[in-house]
Amino acid sequence: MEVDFSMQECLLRHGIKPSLQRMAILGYLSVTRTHPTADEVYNALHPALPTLSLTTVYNTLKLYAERGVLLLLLVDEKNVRFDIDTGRHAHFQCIECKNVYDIQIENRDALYKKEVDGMKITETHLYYKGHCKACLFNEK
Amino acid sequence: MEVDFSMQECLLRHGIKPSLQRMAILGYLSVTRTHPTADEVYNALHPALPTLSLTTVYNTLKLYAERGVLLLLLVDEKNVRFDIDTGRHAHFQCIECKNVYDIQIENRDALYKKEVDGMKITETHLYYKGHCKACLFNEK
DNA sequence: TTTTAAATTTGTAGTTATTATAAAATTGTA
DNA sequence: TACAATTTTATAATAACTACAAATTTAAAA
Repeated sequence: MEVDFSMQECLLRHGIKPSLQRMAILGYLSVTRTHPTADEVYNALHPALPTLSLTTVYNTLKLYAERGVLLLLLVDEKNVRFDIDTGRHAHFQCIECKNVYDIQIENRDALYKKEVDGMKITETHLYYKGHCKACLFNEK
Repeated sequence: MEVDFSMQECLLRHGIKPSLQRMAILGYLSVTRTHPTADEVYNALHPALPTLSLTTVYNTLKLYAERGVLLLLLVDEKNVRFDIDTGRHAHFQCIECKNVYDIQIENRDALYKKEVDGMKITETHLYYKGHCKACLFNEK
């Protein structure tokens, strides 16, 4: 079986022991750029990894968020979603199909500040909501 | 008993019949600028309005959001919060005390776009997270 | 290798925020 | 007053997530 050393190293760099389950979850997030929910991660991996439990998925995603391996997205009012791309970018969620898309930010430095009004900023989230291309097209 | 006509008119303008409960909820949101959760609204009004039900609070807040009377805030991963100020501004949530503060946005027009990548934008949310003044002070 | 300890995973059972539903109460109107 | 429409309410259900403790796996020591 092949092992992706870059993923292993990614976890080790964040102080996380790379178990089978953790690698599988990271692997899924790396190839899937749909900003999945915990449930979606579980459903995607469960067939190939039948022993995997939903609890492990939640625990692992929480651990990854704490260690900075990924970002929590709060754009969806129903579920937390996860983004393995920790670079500075925004998100758009279609209010019809619920899909989440990456959006580039024009002047990042103006947006990603260190502090405001004496408060120390550790996270910046920019979300847009509306109607995606596909849904706009289908309505016509 | 006094009646605040401006609040009545606000609801009528949004096509909402101003019932006792609806006025009470709107009144609370108008004076309370803490971006409360549905539960907080209920707990605040329940003593003075013992017949009020949590369901009504949820229904009313949902109605207000649909009609544009208020905005949903997704900054708190646990609950949806509500903001009666529909003007264009950002929010900061302290990850320690969980309080939510209003933040002014510098160049609004650059942020609040009509569309991106062919997608039609109807809402823009800018959230910051970190440590508020009070919590920073207490740590020292 | 065997033993032991530590870490991880798992299933189950909770908790909590929110929604669905239908009966009861209220309001507006003929 | 009678009737219909709307609103509110209580209850029950749902769904996302967490707590917990047992079982398993991994790592380290003997």
